[in-house]
Amino acid sequence: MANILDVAVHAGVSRTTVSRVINDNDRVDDETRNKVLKSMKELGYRPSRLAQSLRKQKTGMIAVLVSRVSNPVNSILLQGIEDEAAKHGYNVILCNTENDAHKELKYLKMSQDQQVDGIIMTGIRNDYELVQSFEQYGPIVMISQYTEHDIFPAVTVDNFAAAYTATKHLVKLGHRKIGMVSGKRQSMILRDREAGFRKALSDSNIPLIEEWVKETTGFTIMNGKRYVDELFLAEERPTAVFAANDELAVGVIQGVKERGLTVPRDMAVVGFDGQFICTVIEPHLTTMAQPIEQLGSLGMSLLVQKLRGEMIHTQRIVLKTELIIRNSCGAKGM
Amino acid sequence: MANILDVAVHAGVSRTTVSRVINDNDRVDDETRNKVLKSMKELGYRPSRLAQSLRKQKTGMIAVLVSRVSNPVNSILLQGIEDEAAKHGYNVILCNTENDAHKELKYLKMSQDQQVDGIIMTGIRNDYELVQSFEQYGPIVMISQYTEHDIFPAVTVDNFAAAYTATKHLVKLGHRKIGMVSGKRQSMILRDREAGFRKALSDSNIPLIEEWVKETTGFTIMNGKRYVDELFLAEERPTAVFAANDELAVGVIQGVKERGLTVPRDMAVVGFDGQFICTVIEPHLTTMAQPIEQLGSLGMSLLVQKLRGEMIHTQRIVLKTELIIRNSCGAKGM
DNA sequence: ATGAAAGCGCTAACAC
DNA sequence: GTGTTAGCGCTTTCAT
Repeated sequence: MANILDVAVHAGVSRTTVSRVINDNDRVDDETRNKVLKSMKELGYRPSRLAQSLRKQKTGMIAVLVSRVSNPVNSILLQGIEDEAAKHGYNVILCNTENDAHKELKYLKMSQDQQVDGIIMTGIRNDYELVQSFEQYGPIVMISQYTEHDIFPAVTVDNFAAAYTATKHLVKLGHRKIGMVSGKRQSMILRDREAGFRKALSDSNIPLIEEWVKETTGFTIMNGKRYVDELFLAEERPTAVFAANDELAVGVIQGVKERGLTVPRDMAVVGFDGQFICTVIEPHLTTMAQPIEQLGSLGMSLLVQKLRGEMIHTQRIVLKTELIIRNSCGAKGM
Repeated sequence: MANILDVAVHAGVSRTTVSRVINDNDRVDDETRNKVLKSMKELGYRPSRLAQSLRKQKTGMIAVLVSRVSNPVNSILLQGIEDEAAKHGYNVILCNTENDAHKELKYLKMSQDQQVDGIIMTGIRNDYELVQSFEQYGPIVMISQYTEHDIFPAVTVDNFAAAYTATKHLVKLGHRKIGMVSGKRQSMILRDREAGFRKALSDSNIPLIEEWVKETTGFTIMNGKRYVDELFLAEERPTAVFAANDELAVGVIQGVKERGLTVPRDMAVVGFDGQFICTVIEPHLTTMAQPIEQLGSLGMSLLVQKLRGEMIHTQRIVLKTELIIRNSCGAKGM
């Protein structure tokens, strides 16, 4: 591969001039420029981004940490992120943390070693004290999740309000025995969703039965089913369930159906996220939809702003959620 | 940030020695090594991968080109790829080509500029002549897809045989009016699937009705529904459909159900891929499952081999598919 | 408008 | 076993 010196010699100018042509922010005589351009073309020259990066101390790389890409929500988030990154000339390094604190740290250090220009995190598994120093690894923006005291700028939805509304929907339909199935409680947004759920019940003077409120190991259909299994161990069951995510909701529906019962008649279910799975399950899932791809693209553009050194006035950008009413609660159009 | 010279000075040795400690493949006196290690720790030194890359002409980066990450199959592929990459110390750059020839080329050039160590492609949109010179951008391995004349080593399944088996399954159930809905025909594996489908019919002396064999713009539920719409325009319809992918199959099922008809009674459906969506749709989808995550990890390890300069004896690694019989064909256990 | 020279941070010959 | 030196390919003062 031809390098900048080859081009310079070929065009009969100095490397500096060639560099000026490449970066074209400096004044170069039109004639010289054309000469250089011609040489570059003839030699098939392409500047080494490695060398540029080393010199400029900018790589044009963004590390994106997700639990697993294969998680549907994460993959959509990533879609939004990569699209937006490409628009600004950034490349995305994919990092699967597997929700593991060590891997999270490993990728953070890699980001520093690699001198990525920025880091996007979609969750955090390390402890608060450690997290406070995370920006030593690079400028960070959070998407979907956020931290206590808003250590990093974040793009999220109002999970409390969304959960509140979703739960209220069940209340309005007349339910007074309502349960909730969630993922790992340690994440801020799941705490918010649970808090919203609890507030909606107390505001409605509905007693909260702790046995009906369960944490699970994660957002899977299987965990939704298991929740139903546990529910059926007891004498009394809720007539409605708020699931903290669509997959859990699907699991609940399947669990109920497997017992020969009917959704929503025997059990109403409302989900969270609004992915495509909602209209595959029967009955179609009523859900609190969040604009996932937009969370990704907006988060990325927030990071771009930050990298440009523009003041970030917003510590948190909150996007709108929307309750999409389908058939899993028995309330078409209400 | 401390650099290698800082460490050298601090430890009272030369940069070379520090470098030797970092890469520890060279003999260094134990005492010296400890001195250096101590200095590194005290200064919080981490070697710049940028500088290392420039010097070694190796970046430890792999570019992965997919149409869109948000496509479920792609995201699982990527999961397998990134996992395996991490095991070998490689990082993955995510590239969404949107099935666009220009973007494909853009990312390929970026790969070259960035001096990635290798490239994984999961599809190709450019013309054969151009593709032949693609390795100028870096060492390439293909996953899932492959090219004519096997230009690049590839990890795939036998799509012809798989489609043949899937179709034969419908035949064995007594169907003689069978249609097929596919994605873009330009891809090799879709051609194979269609060829397998056609062969299965002709081997069974079943007439092929061209009106029932349709190409669509891509693997979406909507396109599956549209296929059913077209089917219902005609007097006569197939009693069974082979869908080239699970999403299309789900669309077909939904389309049939929306007309008040029943799957599998009025229309049997078999899919392809074997993702989780199969057990969400009602009835559960009989499908030709391929080991998607394994395709990814195996493809990545093939690339690693290639980068190590090991002879690649296999031009194509073919993984097993498996027909998973559920309820969309009315043949539990047959 | 152009060039000379220094240097980003590291590794690899080669010498001792 | 350790150090000297050159150089990976580029950008950026500072001159002219």
